Amino acid sequence: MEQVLHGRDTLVVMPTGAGKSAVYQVPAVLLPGPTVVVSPLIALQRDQVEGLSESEAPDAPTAVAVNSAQGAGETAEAWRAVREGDAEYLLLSPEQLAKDEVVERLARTGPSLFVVDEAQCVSSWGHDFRPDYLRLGHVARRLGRPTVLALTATAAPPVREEIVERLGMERPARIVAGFDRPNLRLEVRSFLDEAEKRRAVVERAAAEAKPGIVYTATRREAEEYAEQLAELGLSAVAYHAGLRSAERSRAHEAFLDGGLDVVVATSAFGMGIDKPDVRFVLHASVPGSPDAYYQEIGRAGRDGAPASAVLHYRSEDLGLQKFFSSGRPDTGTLADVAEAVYGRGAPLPASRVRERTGLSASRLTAAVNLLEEAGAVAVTPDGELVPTGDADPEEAADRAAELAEARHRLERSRVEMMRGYAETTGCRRRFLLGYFGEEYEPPCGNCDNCLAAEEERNRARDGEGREPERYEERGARGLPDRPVPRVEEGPRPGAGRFRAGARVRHREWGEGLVMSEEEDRITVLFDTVGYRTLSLDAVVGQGLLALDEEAEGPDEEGR
DNA sequence: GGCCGTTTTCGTTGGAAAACGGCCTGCACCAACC
Repeated sequence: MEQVLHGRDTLVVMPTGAGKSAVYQVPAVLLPGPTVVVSPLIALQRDQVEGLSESEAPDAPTAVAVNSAQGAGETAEAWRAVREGDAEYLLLSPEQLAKDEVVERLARTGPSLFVVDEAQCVSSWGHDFRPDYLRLGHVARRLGRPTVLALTATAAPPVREEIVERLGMERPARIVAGFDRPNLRLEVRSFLDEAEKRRAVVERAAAEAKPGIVYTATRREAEEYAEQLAELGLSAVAYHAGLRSAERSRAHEAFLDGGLDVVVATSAFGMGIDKPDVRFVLHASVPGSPDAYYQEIGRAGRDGAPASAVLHYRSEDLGLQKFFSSGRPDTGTLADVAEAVYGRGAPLPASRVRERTGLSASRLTAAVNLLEEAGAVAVTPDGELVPTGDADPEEAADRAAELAEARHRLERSRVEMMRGYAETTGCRRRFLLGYFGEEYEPPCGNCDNCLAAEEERNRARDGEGREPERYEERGARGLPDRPVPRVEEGPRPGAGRFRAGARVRHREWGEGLVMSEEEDRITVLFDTVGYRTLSLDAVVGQGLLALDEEAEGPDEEGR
């Protein structure tokens, strides 16, 4: 709040329920001019408008929204309220802000604060799904550069960097709260056979304390699991983007009101769900990144009471996530757009480029974003496209395609990090926290691997008289159902040399940032190839990495 | 990237094996229609 009040751009990473909204609400009242809040879902906008208007204080500021779901009369009234100072907050989607007339209207009201809620969407959706997210930095400039405040609950270091860069934040303050959720019990169960995995998911969902969420990779699976659970007598429904919106809100509300045991959902479910007593989050299939995984399991146990996060893992399931991460504009599309812009030589409205290339609005925006990043195309304040410099359109398209490729490599490496999480024999909490740039000293005492190790030690101490427990029985109790290899020996050579946060250099992969260090391996985020996990023995034995002593990360205020 | 169902291929003129094609998340917005 202090930073924002002083007019400093600020990035806030804090768990849901920690009071993120207050970070803009208090300064909003104290600063002159309205506050723009960019919110990804219309449903969220509704909740926020309601929440902001519920205040008991007599002169508490009110909130309005502008979106496609409300009528023309309501929208006109919202604009009037903002213009005449009756409303302090205006909530809208990035798509609204892609419209010239909306930005112009808003600029005339002289906003003092530009808030991007759920800011991780910039990185997770901006590149392909909702490209207007990448244009928010331009919007802020056109609004006269109000103070920019980005809010998110989950963002790994590269995501934070991307938010700062894409929103055009200047010398931002970074407030990063701790990521650890000690009451979440982390567990992974591995399977070779799909049918066996399905059985295990259903049994586990039935056995766990309710309510809970089961995440699936596809809509069809969501339907099938929901049906199976309902057959067992549980009140379970499916939730995915293929359902009618009335059905979705019914499921959503029933879950919040405590009327459902289980929601079986695709990744569509969850944003804006702030239910304290969710007791489990099961994954029937591996998600596409630790970012997505941590966000999804973070919906369990918000009341602080014990809750479980169980990943049902088959390495084959990673294939589907690789497919999901494979979409990107091809060189041909990029070349078409570049040629359309270069051929004209003068500013060209985006609508004309659409006519010439036959692309949809969002695909064109995605291509323009890449060409702009490649330094080949610029967008004028009026939203027209102009060539920059005198590059060859084909060259420009190649450069843009290379950027898309780099992005794709990063996404791929995130999928591989999920493999790393599922297959690690070390502390899972340390793995996840390391991914988010937080050091953690195991054992955590609340993940399957740490618990198994502890049990092993207890058995050794208690003497040899007892019959060793069979691994199947351990599986039934939620412990790893296969032996956990463990090497008890002194610290490895090189241990402690590559601390999280250190800059390193690899012969082939170039510069990178050490994200985490485990007993026998380190994970590095390379600038060009994304995440890589390296064996510490190989790193030391073959001198794979050089420490870059001078480089330092951005200063962050942690807590 | 992998799965699944269907078609093609080879030539042991039945049926196995290979090849092929379709499938697979996420939202806002807007125009057209009832």
